[in-house]
Amino acid sequence: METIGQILRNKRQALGLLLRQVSAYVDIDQAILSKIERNERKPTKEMLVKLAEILKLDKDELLVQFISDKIAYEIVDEDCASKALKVAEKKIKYLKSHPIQN
Amino acid sequence: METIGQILRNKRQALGLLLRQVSAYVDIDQAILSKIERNERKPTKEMLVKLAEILKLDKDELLVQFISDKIAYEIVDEDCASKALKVAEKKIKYLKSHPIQN
DNA sequence: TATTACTTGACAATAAGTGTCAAATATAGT
DNA sequence: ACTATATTTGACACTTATTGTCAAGTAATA
Repeated sequence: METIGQILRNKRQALGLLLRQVSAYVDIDQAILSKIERNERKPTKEMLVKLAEILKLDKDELLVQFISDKIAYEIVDEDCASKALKVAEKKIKYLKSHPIQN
Repeated sequence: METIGQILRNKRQALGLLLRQVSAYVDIDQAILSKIERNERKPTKEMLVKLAEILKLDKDELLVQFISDKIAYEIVDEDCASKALKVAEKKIKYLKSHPIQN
């Protein structure tokens, strides 16, 4: 199972790009990118979009990885994690079909 | 579809309890409880446990509602929300079966 | 050993979440 | 309408998380 950091690092190296080059494109300090690639920090969505661009990765697929990483990390320690995910899916479907709230 | 706030409020009123009484038991300001019941703030886990006690709600079920609410709220605006949840579930299963990380 | 790539940690800046309080509003009884 | 009680709202301080910046560190290679 590949983490988002691994995906980014693998692709960057496959393209022969340096941290310096990618971080310049994304407009972040290369220290941050280094940490992102080692899953020590999470990218923002803006970073993700730019990263997808320069690394020629599918933006939507990367976003799925990003969000799922965040959720998984957030609730992996809960006994009811799996059940909560199922309920969350129902809630989201409900919310999307009833857009007016508050 | 009931939010966690609605669940708490409905049950509190069904039991004929006042915000003041419940918040005293949970040891929080009643303003906070008021906001929790209107989904303006999220309870902490500790609050949830105490709330389950005094409101005679199932602790685990409430926790599922709590976590699923948090996730749903977090990603409802994403087009790929549903897909991300599925991937998250796989990641969690993977993480649980490979407990040693880092 | 000099150079380049990457990593690490300390620190400041910013944002997000929390608790407290008092005033405002609502609700119901008289 | 008046009172009392319940709830809501918003301002604020306080704490905690997140984020960016930087310089010094390590690692690998020529």
